[in-house]
Amino acid sequence: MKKDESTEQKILSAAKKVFVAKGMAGARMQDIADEAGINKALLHYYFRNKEMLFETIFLGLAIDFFPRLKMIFESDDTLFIKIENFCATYIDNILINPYIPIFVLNEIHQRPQWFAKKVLKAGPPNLTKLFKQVQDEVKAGRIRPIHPVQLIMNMLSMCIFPFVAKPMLMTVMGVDDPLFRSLMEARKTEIPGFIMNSIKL
Amino acid sequence: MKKDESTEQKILSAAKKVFVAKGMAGARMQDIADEAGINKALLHYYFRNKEMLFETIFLGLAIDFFPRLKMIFESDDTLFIKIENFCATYIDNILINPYIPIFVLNEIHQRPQWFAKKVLKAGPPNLTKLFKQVQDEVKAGRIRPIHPVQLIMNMLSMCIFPFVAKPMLMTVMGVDDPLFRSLMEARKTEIPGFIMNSIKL
DNA sequence: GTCTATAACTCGATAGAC
DNA sequence: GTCTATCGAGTTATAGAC
Repeated sequence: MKKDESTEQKILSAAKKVFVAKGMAGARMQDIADEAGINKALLHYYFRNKEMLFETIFLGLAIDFFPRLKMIFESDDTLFIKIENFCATYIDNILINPYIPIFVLNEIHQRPQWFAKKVLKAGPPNLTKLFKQVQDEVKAGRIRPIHPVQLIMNMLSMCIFPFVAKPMLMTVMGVDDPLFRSLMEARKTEIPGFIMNSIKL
Repeated sequence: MKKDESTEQKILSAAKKVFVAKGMAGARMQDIADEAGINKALLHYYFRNKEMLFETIFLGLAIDFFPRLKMIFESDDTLFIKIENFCATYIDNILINPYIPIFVLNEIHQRPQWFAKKVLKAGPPNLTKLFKQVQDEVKAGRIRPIHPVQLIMNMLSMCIFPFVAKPMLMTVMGVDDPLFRSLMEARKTEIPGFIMNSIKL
């Protein structure tokens, strides 16, 4: 009675591709069926409706990352090591599929309450320890005074935003695909350097 | 034979609100009609179809900003003054309507070619001078060596990303609306300071 | 499990009265 | 200019054969 792994997997890959490209509202079940090389009826056989298929894909993308983030942020490493690890890990992972951030953030924007409920159930990374580390470094006089939320926002911004704005940056700044890739590769160390130069005393 | 300004204005306000909240694919003409207090037929009387209404709103939002950016980036101010001006002006303007960035960036993601064509026609801000200024500061030994695109990306990231990710940050970082606002107010000077601390020699 | 056919519904757009 | 009524295309979802 076990479902055909291979068909289910084809559907999941196709759905991921189509949802990430067009978003929940813009995606069509027909697009997903075509991409998977099957018909619409079979989609509904594996996933009762569009909403359930979307939730599977979205939660996979949005929450898959949590364990990695917990590993990094809840570890006993120093603040600087955590910053280095996050930037390198995040950029490396997103370079494989650069449009995930704009998809995820746009869907969260569409249904913030729904997202909050799902996230809490999944056990999101706890940033308390990281914030405390920033405060301790400030108190010890090893870095300049800065609000922990501002510092973490800066790090997240510099890592994630270039992907979110990729098409705009390419148009406005005249950046092409290979250059974008190499700029992002460089940012894996550029960003930690930029941050440390700014805050170290 | 002049159209009723007041009705057209009501439609534009309603369309802006609905499109920014739901995006082109998620917005319904019925939603916009309801929001404007009229019926669908009248929408089509003023704007032949959904696409034309969308273009009016989108280009207004995406391109209205160009003159301000040109003023800032193409002026004769120093690099630091330009950074200060951009951060303060951008954050002040977006705080009024914080979901514009996610809307605009998501629509660009949906139709990058269309956007590129429209943008070129509108005469986007020219960043050549700004990039040259960065290079000159580096050569003069007044700031650390940094690729101009990386520096400008950092600035744009730190200013824009918090708005794009507002619902996610509020959930994951436990930030509420008044705190978000005050953090963003602080960033108007926090970001230029963060950047200068990082690059000045 | 997979398909064809189609029901049920949503939504953009138009016709036509006032 | 504004409305009611409705059409017709496109979409999700289901029925039923194989």
